[in-house]
Amino acid sequence: MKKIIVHIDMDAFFASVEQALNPLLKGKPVFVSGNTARDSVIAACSYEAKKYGVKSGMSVYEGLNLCPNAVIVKGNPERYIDTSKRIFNILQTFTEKVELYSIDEGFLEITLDDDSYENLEKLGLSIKKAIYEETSLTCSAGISCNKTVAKIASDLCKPDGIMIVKEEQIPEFMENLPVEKVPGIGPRMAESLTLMGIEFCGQVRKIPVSLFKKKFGIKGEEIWYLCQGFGDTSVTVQSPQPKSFGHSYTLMEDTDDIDLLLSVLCRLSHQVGMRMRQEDYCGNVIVLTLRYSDFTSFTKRKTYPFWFNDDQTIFRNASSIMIEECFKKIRLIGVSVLGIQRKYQMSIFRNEKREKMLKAMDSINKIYGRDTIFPCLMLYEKMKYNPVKKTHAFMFGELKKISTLIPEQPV
DNA sequence: TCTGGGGTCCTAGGACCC
DNA sequence: TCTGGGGTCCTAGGACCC
Repeated sequence: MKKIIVHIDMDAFFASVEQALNPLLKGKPVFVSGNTARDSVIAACSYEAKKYGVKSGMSVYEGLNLCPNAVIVKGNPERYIDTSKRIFNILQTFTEKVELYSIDEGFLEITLDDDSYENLEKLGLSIKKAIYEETSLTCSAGISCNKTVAKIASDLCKPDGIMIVKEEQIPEFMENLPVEKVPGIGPRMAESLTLMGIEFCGQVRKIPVSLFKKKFGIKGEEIWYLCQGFGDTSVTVQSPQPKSFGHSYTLMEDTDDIDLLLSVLCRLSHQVGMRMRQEDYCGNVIVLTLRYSDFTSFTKRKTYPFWFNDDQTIFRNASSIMIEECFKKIRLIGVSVLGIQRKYQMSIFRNEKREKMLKAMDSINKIYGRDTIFPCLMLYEKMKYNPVKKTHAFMFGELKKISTLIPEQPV
């Protein structure tokens, strides 16, 4: 019996879903842009676009310079989540041990009697076939004895490929592998390694691990082993407890309009609170992130002696931090809650009236759709960018004097 | 018309306690 | 008066991943 790890990685996932749904997009370079105010970044692009050197994460502007005839499609997150669920259901027909690594990636742990190359290939092809039959989407499969090598392998055989690296082949496989192909080595680390004259994983082996540890700390030791093709062999079936809940937003344009900034912060706090309540978590740390027009960023965090998951506590405390830091035009606002615990395990900050109100609000939004009812401070943003839409609001205070609502005393 | 949004993990410095 | 050191928690920032 031999335990093997299969890494399945969907090919250009968001773009492929769009192409599968819309025949007019097939065979064309497609950019899927985020669902954001400034549609400025490519969240995913089709292989036809990749040929021109376009990559996800690139600005649309840069992408269009490389590939002027690309079709830009606005992302449909619900559609991708739904497709992802269907894919993972298929994976679960092959083994109970499936780790959902991201929306378009997963690890499978499978134990086989016969781990011959032919048998592994047969397994990989049957997974690929099952996914294609259900979704019309292609994926790449990397098969090895640990997650790191399986993941590198699936990346190398993209798109629509299959690559098997048996345990005894790992040293040879890693020898001439560029270091930046190793998950965990990002642009910064790759640059540091280049400065040391290291381009390939094989070169790392010749350097004592102690030197790596001295130079880069724990991370250095870790990447030394990763470059030898060592890696995690355990597939985690249960998704771990979240460590944080956060939302951020890049504004339509940089602004110092405090009413707008507060309105956006209120919306973000509302989104964070709603998700925490939905999943039954609370937290006791608030982190506010601001990015200014010059792209410098700033984060400030505060720990509280009580736990919470209500919009108002998040908003009031985050806004009291924000007001002190609004001295130049702001590009992005973000708010996160950390110190996450299961709600029932904590003595949560209690305010019966507020709890009832939130419960009612969450139920209404669940039944009648998102944002049927929301804190009235959010109206300012909504009215500014979508003045026609009819809205209902509940009152945190008076709408017309938003900036005077900032807490005299944070809760 | 440069540079999204959701996360996790690590580090280094400071406060504070014993 | 000055001075040690270990442990823990908090904070800000950065690297990395998808």
